[in-house]
Amino acid sequence: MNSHVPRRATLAQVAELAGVSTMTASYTFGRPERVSAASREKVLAAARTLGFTAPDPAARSLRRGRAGALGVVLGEHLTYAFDDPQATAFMAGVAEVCAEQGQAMTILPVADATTDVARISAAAVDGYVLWTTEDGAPVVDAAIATGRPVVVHSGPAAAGAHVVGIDNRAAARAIGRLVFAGGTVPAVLSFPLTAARAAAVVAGPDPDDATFPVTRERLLGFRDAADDVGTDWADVLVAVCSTNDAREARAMTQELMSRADRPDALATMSDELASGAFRAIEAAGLHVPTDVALTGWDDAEAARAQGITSVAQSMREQGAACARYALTGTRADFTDQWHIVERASTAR
Amino acid sequence: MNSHVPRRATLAQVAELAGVSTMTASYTFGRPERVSAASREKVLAAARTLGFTAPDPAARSLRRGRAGALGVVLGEHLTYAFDDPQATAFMAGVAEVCAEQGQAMTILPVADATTDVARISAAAVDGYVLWTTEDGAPVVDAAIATGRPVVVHSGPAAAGAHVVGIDNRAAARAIGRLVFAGGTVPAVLSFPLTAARAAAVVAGPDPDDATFPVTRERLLGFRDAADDVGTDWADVLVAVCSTNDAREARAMTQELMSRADRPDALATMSDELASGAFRAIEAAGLHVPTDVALTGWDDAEAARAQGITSVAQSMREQGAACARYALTGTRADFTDQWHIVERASTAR
DNA sequence: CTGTTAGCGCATTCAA
DNA sequence: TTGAATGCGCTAACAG
Repeated sequence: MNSHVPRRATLAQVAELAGVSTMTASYTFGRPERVSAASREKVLAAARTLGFTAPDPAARSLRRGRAGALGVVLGEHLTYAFDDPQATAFMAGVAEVCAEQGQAMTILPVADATTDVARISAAAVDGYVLWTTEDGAPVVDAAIATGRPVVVHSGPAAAGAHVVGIDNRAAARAIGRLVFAGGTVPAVLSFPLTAARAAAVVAGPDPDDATFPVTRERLLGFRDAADDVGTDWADVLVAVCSTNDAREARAMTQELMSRADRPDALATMSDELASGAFRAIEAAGLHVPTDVALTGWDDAEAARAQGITSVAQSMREQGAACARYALTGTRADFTDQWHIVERASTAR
Repeated sequence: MNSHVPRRATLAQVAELAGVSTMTASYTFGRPERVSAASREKVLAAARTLGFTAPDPAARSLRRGRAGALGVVLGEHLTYAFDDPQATAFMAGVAEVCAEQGQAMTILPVADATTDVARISAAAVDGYVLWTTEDGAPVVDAAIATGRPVVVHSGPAAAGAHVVGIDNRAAARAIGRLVFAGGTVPAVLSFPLTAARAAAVVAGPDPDDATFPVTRERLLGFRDAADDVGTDWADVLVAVCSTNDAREARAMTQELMSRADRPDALATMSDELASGAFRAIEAAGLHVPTDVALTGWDDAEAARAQGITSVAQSMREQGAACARYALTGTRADFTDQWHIVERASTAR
């Protein structure tokens, strides 16, 4: 059976046509400085006539024992990964370091729980960077089990994996204090607690019910902040959104604003959520910050444009750090790499 | 020299421990249904004790002749790729199909022109999808030269590559007509013409000076539209932005609005650009659409929020179609897959 | 600077 | 259902 795809030429064929040994041909592509100009020309000419562009990557990987690629595991459905500006900033940082190190970047989308583990294990990569994972996600263990370096962004902590991220609890406590001081009825607009992504408004939820480490840590920090300002966490309304989406945030905030016990200080977990909240507050005929104090998170363009106080951190740098660690073992500590940018939304 | 990284177990070692042949172990992972339950159990138990998670991907690729991955070439610096919502929507579509087909998605960032071609050629992928490429970009030829399937999004056309995208010229003509009819002094806010990304305001540039196919086609369409409304293209101001960025668009538009021959009908190449233009127009004390008619492109959230007329197309679907073509050969025609969404920004 | 040898780990082919 | 033999294409290690 003749395949219509022409079989690619091999290095051995190129060498034969060039009248040199296979190794000379190999060196021509892999370590050109070790080959005389004359041989190199002969080899390249032969390669050109045979349509040989580069040594077969699979054979090269097998022989060298390295894949030449870093795997990025998007721990959840793609919609949430590519739609989220923070996630894309993170990936841009990873990509930057990969390019700089001459490595490819392999996206390993998590799709079907029954096959994800196998796909992670079988990936042709030299290390893994994991984004947005739930506690106990099987993909984390699958990555660790391969024996290759694993970096997890913002938890969960796991033996055998390096964690990169800021101290979300401390940052949440700091910004929570700031916003809660601007009112008397604090509330929180939250990311989903679990991968089930249930949306709801609840009073004083147990932060430990959140299986997303980022959500949990920030809830813990907001609870700390409530304590700091003398409010009982049990009285604090937490509106949980199913996604990091301004529209949903707007709807949830609308609900909060129409309650008898209307909050007047709203801490949110992202600038997208804050942006939606801002619009809902104005739409309700209320004003930020006089009627409702408001904060976001990430110091994104939306926060700047709308004058929303936010937590600044660089996802791009964190992505780069994750990649650098996985590829070269270089450590970087981001624990304290955040600060609060105060804007009009929390002005007294 | 002992590496601290433990050598991974091989299939042969697993087989030996399980007391079966290597092939039985191989089948257990590759085609489990062909192995008796008893053997399978023995093999899996042995694998577990040896920490063997999956057959070596490089060896498997070499033997099978397939990499199991699709390459996505981001034709330009990463900043522009991951910062652009359209690009990320496109990648989400590619990723979706890769996940569905059980393939990995390898991002091949273009970084250093001297090594890009080699990286493209040497990538362990079964096909290529190219995004945002300039005419004559060497990476296109490099991808084609590998003999693997190549799909280019929105041009440039090249022998051996399949092109996916809408008819940008026709769409530009249609929306250009609409916006230009809303005034008497038309102007255009454009993407960069070439990879040099020079920013400038020029009157009636030759569309063929643009080496980015998307830019060129849209300029051609806007020129058609100018003809349609009886305006000499040579009199049409084109403000060229260096990136697809609202801030830069705002500054460029501010410049346009302060001219004696102030435009009153502005066609832009994206909703980001339109969004920046909108703010500049309002900041100049003018009003959309009464003082200046305005259009965007892509029907993104920004256009919806600000009521900007736009060209709707699905980048996600186009990304999915590109991946599907490269992976399975399935064709899809997007030529006419666009429509105009009219909003207040072009209301008479 | 160039060549020889050897084998990376696996799955196809064929036989039992 | 299982197994033996073979070689995918390449490059490390070592001569010469």
